[in-house]
Amino acid sequence: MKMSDRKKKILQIVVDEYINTAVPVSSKSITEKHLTDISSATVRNELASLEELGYLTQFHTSGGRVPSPQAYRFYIEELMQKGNLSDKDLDYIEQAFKDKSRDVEHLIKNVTAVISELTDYTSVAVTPHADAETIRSLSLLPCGDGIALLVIMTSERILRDSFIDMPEDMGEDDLEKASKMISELFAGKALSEVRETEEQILADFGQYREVMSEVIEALKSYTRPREEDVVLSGAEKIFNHPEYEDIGNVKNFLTVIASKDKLADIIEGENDEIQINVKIGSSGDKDVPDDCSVVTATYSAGGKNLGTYGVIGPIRMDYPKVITVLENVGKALEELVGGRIKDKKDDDNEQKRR
Amino acid sequence: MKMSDRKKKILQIVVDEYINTAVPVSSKSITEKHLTDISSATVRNELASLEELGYLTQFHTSGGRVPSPQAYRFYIEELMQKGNLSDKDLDYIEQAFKDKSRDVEHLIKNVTAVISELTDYTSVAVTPHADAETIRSLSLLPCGDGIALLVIMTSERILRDSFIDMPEDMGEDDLEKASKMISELFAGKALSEVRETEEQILADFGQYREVMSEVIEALKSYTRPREEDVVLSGAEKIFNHPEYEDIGNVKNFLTVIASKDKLADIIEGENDEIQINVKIGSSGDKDVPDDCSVVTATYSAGGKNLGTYGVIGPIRMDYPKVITVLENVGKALEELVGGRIKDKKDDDNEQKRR
DNA sequence: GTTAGCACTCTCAACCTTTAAGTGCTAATG
DNA sequence: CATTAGCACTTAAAGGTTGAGAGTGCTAAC
Repeated sequence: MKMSDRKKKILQIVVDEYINTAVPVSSKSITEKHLTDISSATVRNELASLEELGYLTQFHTSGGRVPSPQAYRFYIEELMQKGNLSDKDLDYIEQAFKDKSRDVEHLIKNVTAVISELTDYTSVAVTPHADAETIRSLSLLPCGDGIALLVIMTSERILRDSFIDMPEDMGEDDLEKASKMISELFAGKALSEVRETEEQILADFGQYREVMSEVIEALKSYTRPREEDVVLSGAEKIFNHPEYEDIGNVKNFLTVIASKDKLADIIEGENDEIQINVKIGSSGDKDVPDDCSVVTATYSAGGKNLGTYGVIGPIRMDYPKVITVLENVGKALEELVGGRIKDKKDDDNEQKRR
Repeated sequence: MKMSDRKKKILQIVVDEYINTAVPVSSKSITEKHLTDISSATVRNELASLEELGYLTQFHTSGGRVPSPQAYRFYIEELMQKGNLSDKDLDYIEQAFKDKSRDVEHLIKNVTAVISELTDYTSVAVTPHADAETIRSLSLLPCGDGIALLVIMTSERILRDSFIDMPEDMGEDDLEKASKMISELFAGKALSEVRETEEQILADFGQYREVMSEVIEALKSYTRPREEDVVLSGAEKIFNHPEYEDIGNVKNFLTVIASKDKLADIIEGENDEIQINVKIGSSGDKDVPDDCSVVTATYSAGGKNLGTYGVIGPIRMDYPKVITVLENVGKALEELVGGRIKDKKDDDNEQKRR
């Protein structure tokens, strides 16, 4: 059986309608609101046929129809009409990103907050872990009590501190010396290489073996997503959607949300090539709950990968809205980061002119 | 009316029973399980009297009795019998704290995870913010792109990095110079003093005014609890308690939990003097939801304030268990931190002997 | 002061009934 | 031959009824 234009039109109406109302769509409502020129019986025939094709299901015979995951996928690919954001929403994005660029963590938190607010879904982000970055330098800063702070500078950014236990006989001078040695040793290496050269380094470095081992552990910990790389906003938004009036669903959802590890797995995907990625239901046999959809976008701006941001929510998700928001946030990010870099360059020029 | 010993005994039974079963307690069940030597009618009289005193309430005439917040308070003060943790639980604590002491953040996360696991309630912690600590030194580490990392060492610990925008004409040498100047300027000051001397410092420091202003902003941000100072574990545990079979309650709870600011307010209390603090219902007209209790303990070990840890859950909370767990975790923490310091000293001695 | 006994109240679950919504099918129509 | 009107059929949801069970409050007796 082929998909006639009319079938597509009807399918689109059903999905649109269901997304907006959360109520199974009946033939009558379609003819009343949208296709006033044909009769409900005709629509019924089409609906039955769409059901046979796997696009629609019904919970019970007198319950109207509901789109299947397959229908959502088709809808996103071919039927969906992307809207524009209202001026209010655009303003909101602009305001939110103004002056709040203090550091990466705040930016990320801010981005998820904005996404969550505008879409009304729970927003998650995972920042790129440093795996592929190369080490520029390492510093061990003394901080008393036999503890030093390890600061790692990579090609892309500064990685957050880890604390390292020092042997007590190591004075500040020793520390500085060790710091320089370590830095030289690792400079230019990718973080992902650390694991492989571990044995050799430890062997070569008998003197500071203990410290070295701790440094290596710390470096290794950056090659997988860490808890602080996963950010969540608007967990409470799920209560705004009727599918989560059932306590069981909420529990399910929250249990997933509560584990940052799982979240990282869900959000980090095969998003290397495509800009926006939609996972519907248990499509990608991941840890995504059966009754959830995940829409993510991977952003990069000014040559930097800024991470993957997205939304997790019920399958009956407002895909047009979500995708539009993600796109616009992406643009705003690009402007922010790109713009900043451009500003800097302008400054340079100006200073040179003086 | 006075509280006879029998009344106290009966009240204790009611609270114990209700904590364990979540079912309103009837006179019959009391005489059957606990006070087999008196009749249910006698107990009924006592129950009626306890109700008059404000310790018990009933939802409807034939529904058995339920303790009031006042009853819980009295129970905790006078009636509760603290148990001991099982060997299994003690083992669990010991194992959990082994080798996981990498840094403060991990420790805190770990502590809340343990508390949540053992009590079966949601656990929260807030680390002391640096308000009262004095600054030991400040360092600005260059990290390219006109950005520097601010590392603050206080009397107690190292504060996490903030990124600071640098004027582009500032080379690494300038940065180092500025870093030293700033460090000298602030050394010995309490973080809480920064706010007051702000004007003067900015005036004195015309040359690096912009940078200085950013440094001051960063320092100021540590005088109030920051998001990363609030840690949460086991949010999903609430589903294990029957009061949260109602979606409305869950929503309420989660909305509070979702806001780290609110959480900080709730957890940070007037815990300066007392070790363990119990807030029941809307007792302390804080943001604590009416139907919640919060039990917190403030820990310090080895002279360091390690923060406030606790549990948030339904009013019908297993207070004996929770309090016992908090106490034992406190001991374990003390051993861990105290022990570490002691180890260090032993090391010193040994090294001197050599 | 304590207790047995009983009437009273209230919830809860099971069951039934009604209503409204929506479909599937059939036969008629252009 | 696609479309449609018409109607029987199915089902969920809402409301009402009933009976069982649990627990109390009260009274009178001990």
